[in-house]
Amino acid sequence: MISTKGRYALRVMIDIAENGGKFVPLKDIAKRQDISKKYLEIIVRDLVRYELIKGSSGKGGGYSLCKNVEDYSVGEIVEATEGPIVTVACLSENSPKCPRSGLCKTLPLWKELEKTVHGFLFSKKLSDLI
Amino acid sequence: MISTKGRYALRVMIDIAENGGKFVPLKDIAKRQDISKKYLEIIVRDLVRYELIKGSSGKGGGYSLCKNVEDYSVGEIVEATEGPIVTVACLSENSPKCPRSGLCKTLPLWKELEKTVHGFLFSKKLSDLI
DNA sequence: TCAATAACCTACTGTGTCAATAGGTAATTA
DNA sequence: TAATTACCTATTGACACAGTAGGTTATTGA
Repeated sequence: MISTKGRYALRVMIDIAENGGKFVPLKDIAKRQDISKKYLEIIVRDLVRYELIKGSSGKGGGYSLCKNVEDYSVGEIVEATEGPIVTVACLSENSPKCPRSGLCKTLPLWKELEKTVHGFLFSKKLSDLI
Repeated sequence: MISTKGRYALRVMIDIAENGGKFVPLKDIAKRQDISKKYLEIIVRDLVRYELIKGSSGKGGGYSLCKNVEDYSVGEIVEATEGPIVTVACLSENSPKCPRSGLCKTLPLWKELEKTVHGFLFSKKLSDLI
């Protein structure tokens, strides 16, 4: 399940993309998207950390993209804010390795599901949404 | 994200399918699958409610399947225990309808993701896992 | 130069779900 | 009739989600 963080992050990226090559202030994004500016700060911080956008302080500042819109996948935007997209806990990196993984009859199914979801989200580009 | 309920439910169904046409006691399933019997009771109750399995009390009792293994989809087993599989909250039935749904640029994407996941889970059959 | 603007930072909190556990009652059969 | 098994209600600790609160630092236009 994709949470608000990932969904809002995507809307922020679209908003920045659609509002010119200049720096876009978070205040404006928050107003247009009707999302609390305070909450967006958390999301935007993650996007900066992963170098998907860059910020500029002071008057005339704001956020702008680092790449062309066709070079962002939906998957990387979501993962920047939510962490790795995982469909079942036993396939998560930081979960203790399941002792039954060798004989588990359901594991291949979950791996295939994960592959399907990843394939979908990483093939979709930001440019597909504008 | 598929939780333990859905995953355990699938393992229970496989276990019943693999252990004959007779009633399979939950105690045995719990031991074989190495899952708390108490917790499995909750899961099994949901499977009974949705008529995926039926129970028989008393000595010689247990649970058995209601259909042929090829007639169970993974999706219906998961949904019986976890409720509807939803990838984003705004597509959920019991969430208040989003006022931006008309103009939201991300909604079609999430609908497509949902369709992809559903397509995968409902096309996979219990018989594919045995 | 200074005041306005905007990003950036740390901490906190209520709500809800997940993953179980606990302690029973009812039904069926050897 | 005693053992076995399903069936039922309630509770709980841990954790993540979604958001709030209150600041500090950096930059720029007047």
